[in-house]
Amino acid sequence: MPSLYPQTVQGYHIGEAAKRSGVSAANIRFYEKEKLIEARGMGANSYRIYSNADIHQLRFIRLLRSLNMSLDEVRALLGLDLRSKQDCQAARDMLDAHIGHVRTRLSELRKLDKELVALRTRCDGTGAQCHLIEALHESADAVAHTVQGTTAHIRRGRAEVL
Amino acid sequence: MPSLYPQTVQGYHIGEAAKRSGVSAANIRFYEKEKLIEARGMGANSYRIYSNADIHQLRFIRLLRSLNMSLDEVRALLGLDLRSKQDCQAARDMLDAHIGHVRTRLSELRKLDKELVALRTRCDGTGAQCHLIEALHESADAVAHTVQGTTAHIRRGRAEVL
DNA sequence: TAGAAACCTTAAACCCACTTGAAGGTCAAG
DNA sequence: CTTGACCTTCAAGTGGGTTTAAGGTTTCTA
Repeated sequence: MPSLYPQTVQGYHIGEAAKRSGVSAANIRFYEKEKLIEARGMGANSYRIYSNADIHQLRFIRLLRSLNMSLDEVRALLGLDLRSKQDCQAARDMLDAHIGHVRTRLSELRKLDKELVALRTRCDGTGAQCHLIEALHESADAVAHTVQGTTAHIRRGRAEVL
Repeated sequence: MPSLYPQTVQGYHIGEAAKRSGVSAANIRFYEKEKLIEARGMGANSYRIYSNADIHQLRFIRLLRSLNMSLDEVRALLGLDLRSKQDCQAARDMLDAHIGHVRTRLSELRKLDKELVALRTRCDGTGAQCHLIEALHESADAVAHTVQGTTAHIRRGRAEVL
């Protein structure tokens, strides 16, 4: 039998915490470095120990991340007190802002889908010749005349990207 | 007068190429490192020189990126010959796959929007007390019982993310 | 002709939210 | 006493760039 198990006073080692929270062990260590979670490290060996409250906090973080919130947003929400009226307002504001981001990205993607479909009809396989690549090159030149400057809207992988 | 200008035989320096293509100079160098574009570097100084064809290629890349294609997809499309029937089929397949990615991401985001809105109604400011943060914590526990394992669907910033 | 402004060069660090790998420590079972 | 399943730290890699540092070249102007 494992020494640290479910209802023990002690708590859980990182592997068990990972299973229970759905956050990988490596990721839990990463969150620790990012000050989103703390663990009591026991003296003899330096294994991390997590309580049920810690597991809850990890699940909470995981939920917010699955809602596409950034670690900064998560950090902010973790710091809020649910008994404070001010903090509650702050949480609402964050949620509203976040819904805004999601909707912005949604409309961008809908536009993108239209463009791709339009491109696709240029070559539906019925004609003897395929003009798809040609069409792409034409579009490149057409766009070049109307668009100028920034490529910022193209970016992925940043905090505001969904 | 600048020595390298529009209709010169020589071509354009990187700054002019950046203006004409809409791809920043730093980004052009990055694409060169990624083997998406080449430049003739002249002997005396080692300034890069770009032809009109190069500008076109940069605009083409920019178009594909604005369609949310990864650099790997761009690389593949750049290698295609528009006179080849096989290559044309390949281009169509890529486009279809890409439309699939976009639609997957769209439905994910639509689901996300619903969840966020549901959460938001828990605290619309009419009641005397705010239960939003509370609701978030409840959700964390509720989700924990039904979900197990992977967090892969959460990820952002990778190639398949839109 | 000198010097400042406006270009260009390379190399390396930074962004986000992780994941992966190397190299080694700890622990219980057979 | 070894096996293997855990745990530890630290470092580097991912994508698609942007930013910064430190310097070279060229053109404009006084």
